[in-house]
Amino acid sequence: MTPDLRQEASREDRPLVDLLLERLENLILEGNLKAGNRLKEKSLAAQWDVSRGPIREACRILQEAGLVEVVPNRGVIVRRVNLQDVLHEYDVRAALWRLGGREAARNLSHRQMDGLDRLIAKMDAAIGANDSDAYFRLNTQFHDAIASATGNRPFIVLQRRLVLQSRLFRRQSPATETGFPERNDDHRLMLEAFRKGDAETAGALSEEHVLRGKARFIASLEKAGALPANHDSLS
Amino acid sequence: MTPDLRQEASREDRPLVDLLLERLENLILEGNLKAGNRLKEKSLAAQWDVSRGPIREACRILQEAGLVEVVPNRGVIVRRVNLQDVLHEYDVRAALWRLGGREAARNLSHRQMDGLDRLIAKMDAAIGANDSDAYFRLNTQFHDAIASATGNRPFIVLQRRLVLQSRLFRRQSPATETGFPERNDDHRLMLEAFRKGDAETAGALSEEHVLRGKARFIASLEKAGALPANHDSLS
DNA sequence: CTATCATATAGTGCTGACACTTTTGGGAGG
DNA sequence: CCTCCCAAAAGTGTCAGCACTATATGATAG
Repeated sequence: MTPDLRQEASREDRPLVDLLLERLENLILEGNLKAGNRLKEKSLAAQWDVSRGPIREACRILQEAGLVEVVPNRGVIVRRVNLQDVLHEYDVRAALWRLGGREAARNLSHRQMDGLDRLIAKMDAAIGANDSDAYFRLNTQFHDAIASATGNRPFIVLQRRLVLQSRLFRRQSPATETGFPERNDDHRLMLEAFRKGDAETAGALSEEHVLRGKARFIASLEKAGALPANHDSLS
Repeated sequence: MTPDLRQEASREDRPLVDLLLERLENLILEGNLKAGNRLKEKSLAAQWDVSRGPIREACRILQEAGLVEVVPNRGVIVRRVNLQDVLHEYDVRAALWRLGGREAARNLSHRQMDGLDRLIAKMDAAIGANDSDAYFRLNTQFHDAIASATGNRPFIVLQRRLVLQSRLFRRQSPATETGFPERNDDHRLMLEAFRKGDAETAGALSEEHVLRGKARFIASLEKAGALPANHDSLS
């Protein structure tokens, strides 16, 4: 990491908390800090040559964002997620994306839809090249584009937060990502509904898209033998 | 307010940040601090006889919770909400409550449904007595009970946050609360669906319940003449 | 009387220090 | 060898203070 954080802050005229927040998010989402690990204020402060105040503030933001848990007198630990919550979170995302898909269908311009088309093509290419990192980036772009097309800011903000949490979950699960071709087929169907201006169908397809992700996740866990026996009570 | 906050904290063995968070939330949601007002760390610290550190941490939590905005070098102000966001937030709540109603229908015990029945009766009484405060409390209990019956923690957490925001919105709008009898009729229909175990209907009714709230809100704004032609900004 | 600018005041950003709590590490007793 | 206990080390909770930025005040020029 860049050595002098304070210089960077004053150069970009950005509060220290912002930069710290970014770094901490990265540490967590890149997996450098794993579930249950402590974020030790003192050593982080020493490492980055800042005081503990701003670090504590950044941690409070992460706390409310659901990426860490704060235990009084024991400090901040990377949130440990349980399976039930992950599955439930899929349901929440599905419910929200029904709204997202529906509203996007009403607002997407032709130009924007062409952009989505191109993204789908690029995802095909990424699948062909077996480049899951590229697929992942494009997938994020695709969904971000749809989200911002809704024009519904509360939805967009919520969506962003949930994406961060789902990245945290993925880090913690032995599940492997699968079904890329099917996922892109979903995208094609969604785009088709957008083109027709069929808002209800677009919403339904978006919801199903998330729920199929959930199903793949469960299947992947079963394959990895990581699923507790009574999982049917979880859905 | 109670004079010594630090004593209270050590007596209850609770971090100062928690208590400060509560107080600040109250100041904002009770309307003692209005939209755009600054939360001045220094005077709050003096008033409560604590240092600024914990106050800053509490503000970061409020920031991520969407109750305040933090402007670098200018401090923390109570979030000023615009009409568009409020209306969009209704849509988000509606989408989530479709899930909430559906899952609650699958999980509510008969005992819990009887509890809901009693709450509906009490709300009738409150309406008869024209006691809107009591109605509010009961209404909150009703929805909280359904939410927690879903067993979906991510939903419950999200729901709590959205309720806080909606309280903030209400503070800022000239809209008056109306339609209590109709609202309780909605509750009755929802309970009926719960009793039948008809999850899809329960979900649909819950969603509609929120959307009717949105419609009443808009109607109330029109009546107050507070609705800009282009749905511009509220306050 | 208004506009502008210098100056004083108030407020935030960040830091280093101290008190208290938890964890660590090692030694005595079994 | 294991367990228990206690001191040292590490870590968190809170505070007061300094540097810098923004706001308010008031004086001066037009």
